[in-house]
Amino acid sequence: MNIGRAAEKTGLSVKTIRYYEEIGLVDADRAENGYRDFGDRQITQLRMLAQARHLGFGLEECRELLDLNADPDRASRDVQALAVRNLDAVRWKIRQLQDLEDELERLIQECHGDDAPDCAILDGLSGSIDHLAGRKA
Amino acid sequence: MNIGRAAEKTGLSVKTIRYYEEIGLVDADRAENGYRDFGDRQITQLRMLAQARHLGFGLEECRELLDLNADPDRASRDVQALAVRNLDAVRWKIRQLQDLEDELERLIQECHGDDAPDCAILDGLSGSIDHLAGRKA
DNA sequence: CTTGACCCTCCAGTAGGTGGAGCCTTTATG
DNA sequence: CATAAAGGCTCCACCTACTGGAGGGTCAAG
Repeated sequence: MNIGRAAEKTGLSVKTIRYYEEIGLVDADRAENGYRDFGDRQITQLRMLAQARHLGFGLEECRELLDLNADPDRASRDVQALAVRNLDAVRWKIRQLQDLEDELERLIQECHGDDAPDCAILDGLSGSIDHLAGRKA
Repeated sequence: MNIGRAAEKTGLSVKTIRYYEEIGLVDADRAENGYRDFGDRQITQLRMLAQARHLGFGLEECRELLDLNADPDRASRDVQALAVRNLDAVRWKIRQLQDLEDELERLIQECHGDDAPDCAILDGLSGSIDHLAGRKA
């Protein structure tokens, strides 16, 4: 199966698949004309990559997942641990973003949003950075 | 004020400040020895950059914010609109991450997490990509 | 036999910085 | 006064995870 078909089957772009091969995440055979040739095993790997990326796993974590998948002696515990690590990271990002959300909402509400130049948002932004620097100033 | 002191005062790193100057977000005077010299105006700009970045604004949005801040004839409406755009982006990211969270939680729960190799997570990852490709396969 | 769809490699660029090499200047200490 | 540490400077490379494009080869259809 050549790369275009592999892209269709996995939802990845042609460029992305070539990139994954370049960094050694998948291996591809080559046809006589130099075209990449993907078999069922590789298609499965690419599918896993697409899904894992979709779930927020980094490429190195994807590599670990592929390794675990290829290892018949794996313990599902190890896979689970990897997923939990990722879940923790996702939750942490969510909390961070929710903090931003709250602060932005507050500033937006305080700003009149009219023709006048006075603006609580700009005031807030140019203010102190106590919460960052531990009120040194 | 030289760059190290400016970094202390703004919470940005020395490297970051140099980078912001390089891309034209702030301007810095130069002392005779070639050292950058930051005045009160620049410190305020750097503070705004630190705060705005902290709130999730991209660098180009930060540039717009600085421009608005420098313009005495600005309308606070415009600043608010910029902030609302950013808030929308933040909310969208949160929703995306919450979807990931749900899916990860589900997979993690389905995985036994023991010594055996059978793993619902790996099964899930190597499965179809119907939700991505619109169930073509 | 040509056209268009694929495929190839290699180079550059994205955001938002970080790290390091190699060098110069300032400041503190003996 | 000498020296060493601390800080400054520029320039280059690297990070993630790709994406876009140039310039060229290959394949299937009409």
